Amino acid sequence: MGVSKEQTVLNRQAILAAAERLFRERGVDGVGLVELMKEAGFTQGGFYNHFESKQALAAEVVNHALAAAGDKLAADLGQPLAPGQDLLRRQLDYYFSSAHRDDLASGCAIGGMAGEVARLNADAQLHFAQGMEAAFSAFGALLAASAATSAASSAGAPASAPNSRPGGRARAIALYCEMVGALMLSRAVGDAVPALSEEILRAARDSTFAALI
Amino acid sequence: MGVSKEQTVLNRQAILAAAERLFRERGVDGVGLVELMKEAGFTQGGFYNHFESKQALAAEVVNHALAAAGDKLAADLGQPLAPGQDLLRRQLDYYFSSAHRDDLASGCAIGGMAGEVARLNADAQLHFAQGMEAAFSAFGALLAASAATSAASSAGAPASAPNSRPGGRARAIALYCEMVGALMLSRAVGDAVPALSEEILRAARDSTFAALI
DNA sequence: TGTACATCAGTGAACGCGCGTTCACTGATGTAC
DNA sequence: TGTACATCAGTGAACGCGCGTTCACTGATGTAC
Repeated sequence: MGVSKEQTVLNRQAILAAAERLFRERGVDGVGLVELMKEAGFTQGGFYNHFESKQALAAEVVNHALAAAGDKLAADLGQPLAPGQDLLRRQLDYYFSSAHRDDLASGCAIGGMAGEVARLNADAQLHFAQGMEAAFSAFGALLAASAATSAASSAGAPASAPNSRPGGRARAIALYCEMVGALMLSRAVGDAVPALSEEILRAARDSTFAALI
Repeated sequence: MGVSKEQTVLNRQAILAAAERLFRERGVDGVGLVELMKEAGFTQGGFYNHFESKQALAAEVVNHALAAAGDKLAADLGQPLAPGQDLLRRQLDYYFSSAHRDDLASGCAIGGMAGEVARLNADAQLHFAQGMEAAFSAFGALLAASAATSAASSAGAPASAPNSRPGGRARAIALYCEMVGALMLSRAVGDAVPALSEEILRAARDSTFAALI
């Protein structure tokens, strides 16, 4: 058809975006390239002008999704907080919400892709690992900032209260595991047993908030 | 071929067992019925003598795997503990081990199937939910038993220490989320980034054990 | 600036293949008498 | 207990279909002069 270089880049991004949405909703094996390309606005033949194979696309989708999530969180962290706002608790409220559970296409990329990535190629796993590293750092920073705020507002409590938070990174990882597990278990039964799905989110949310005190 | 009724039942179980192994290793969409039946020791045509469809088999696999796991845990709980043994800590040690992470085919059925079940039919989700209910009960009982043991051995600490354990079920759910999340995230990068995979298991293990004190 | 032409993204038909499922057939099982 | 026959689990070829991938072709883009 003849397409400008700028348009080519945009078209590639459109394919990536459609793939991310469809792969997250139905799994990599659950979506064919004909449907995928149609969803992006093209016919199937053009796919191989942009990607070497479906596997390669899947790896790029993981890379793109996790990088985007990291950028977004970093931007949120960079913003000065309005007084009275608590970024950590706001993020957690969203994470454990049914809206997030039902938003397969664009919720947390780590929770949304953890089940798939174990079966994707090494490239995809590497991108996923890099995304996790970024998430653990950002989440650790969020925890530290929140702890500093709490400490400042409370009456000079000692920095290391008994039974309180261990090293930032390990703590961030453990909490993230709880968040991801709750998201995946609530999604596993979200359609058929909504009451249990909600209970899981609530229990994990309460436990996480209690751990912040 | 002509097959006795007893053998028919055994053959059906063989198909279920092969399906559970293969589905957990590669996903329902990642395994064809020809390979599946061959793995069970048969040719493809016989499949429909036992199951209505591949979807129906997947639902039965979920049912069978979770019921089996529940039975096993119940049996473990029923056994009187030898003195000095701590069933809870032993189970947790296994759960967060790399052996368990690498045993896709027969580890924790809830963690191993959570990613798939969200995309299976309502029947599968119902079975999965029932399995989770059983797991939460059993795990809650384990937590309670462990707490009683600890309390008995410590110097008459009050039953509800500040910041201590909330309601058994909610606590069991929250801890289970952390376990499942750690298992899935460690599996997601187990092949490509083993160091991170191990770190996730260690962080979640330490956090879980710390929460038991 | 205008013209000639190479590039290459997009099209859509076609490739072979493996998928889930169906079917006619086989023959030991297990029941009726 | 022995014989005749219906049942039905297992076989393996065949069905249509959608899959990932390839390919010859189109024509606007963008470069060379």
